[in-house]
Amino acid sequence: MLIEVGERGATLDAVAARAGVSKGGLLYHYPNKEALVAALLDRFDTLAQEEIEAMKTAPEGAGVYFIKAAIWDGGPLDRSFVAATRLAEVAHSETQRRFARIQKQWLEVLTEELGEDLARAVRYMSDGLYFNAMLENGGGQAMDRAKTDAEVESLLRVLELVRGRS
Amino acid sequence: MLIEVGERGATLDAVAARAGVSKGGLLYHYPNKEALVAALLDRFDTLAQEEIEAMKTAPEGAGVYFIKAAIWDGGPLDRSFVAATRLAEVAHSETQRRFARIQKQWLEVLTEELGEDLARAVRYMSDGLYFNAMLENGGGQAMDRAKTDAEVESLLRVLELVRGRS
DNA sequence: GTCTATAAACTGATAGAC
DNA sequence: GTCTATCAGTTTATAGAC
Repeated sequence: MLIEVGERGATLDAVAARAGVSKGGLLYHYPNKEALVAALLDRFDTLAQEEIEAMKTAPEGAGVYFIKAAIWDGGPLDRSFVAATRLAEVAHSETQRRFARIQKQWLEVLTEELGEDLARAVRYMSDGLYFNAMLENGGGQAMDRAKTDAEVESLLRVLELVRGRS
Repeated sequence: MLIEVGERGATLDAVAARAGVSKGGLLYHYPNKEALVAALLDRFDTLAQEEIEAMKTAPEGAGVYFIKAAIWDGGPLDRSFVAATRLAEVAHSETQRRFARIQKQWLEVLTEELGEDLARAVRYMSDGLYFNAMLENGGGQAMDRAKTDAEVESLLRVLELVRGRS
């Protein structure tokens, strides 16, 4: 709901209807809206930690893996990421803290492989991919996959170019 | 208000109080909330067009200019950009359309100078800078300037490296 | 031109039936 | 465990006084 209609549209009424329960039923499982948000953030955190492990052991290297992973494919981490973004934007401070921590961890793994400058460049490119997915993806449906793939290939070529030089 | 408290917090009441008028007074100047949003989008559009002209004539080149401009300095364009982002995130479709158009124009100017691959990389890095400013800047105050400057220098080094190679 | 007062609709949350 | 009914607080917008 956060992805499709934004923070404002993700009311208890709307969430309950989408989940196929009544508002009272929803509030039985989550005593208040903040508890629902907390569950979302925990889920995001778990998925992000799994991603960090996957980066570390990726055969193609953390940098290439990270950029490829930043494609919007409607997967659980992508969805959690964008949903959490919607909360961070309304100045939800707990969400902002968690985001900062995860971003820092990602940067650390990238720095080990690529050095500080390139690691930062890669993380910003990845953030840029998410940023654009966020903007274009109000509807929630997957973006034009061929187009996004081409853009990622484009970024990977730049990455290879720099690695060959640094 | 959009930057500091998000779309949800930017109520007519809050905007009126900040502007130093009553709600009735605000609604005299802007007949409804949508008109207020439209004025913001027009302002963003105007500033973005000015930026495109500045990019084209920048002595250091469009790419370097663009990355430097993406630092959050609390300037009018930065503020308009982030404010508009807040609207795009709640699935405000008109905002999304305008964003897409401006992003496309920026990419075209960059492509003329840098070629498709690098232009895309630069625009994504810039988007990433905004994305992070957005997340960390809930409070609205300027970010740690020294830190951001160092990050931009980092990105510029990568850009120079690739340009030397391609 | 700006204000107060108020209407109409919506949101999060509680109470209690089944 | 899920539902309906309802409350108190907001939010956008209108009406009319000054």
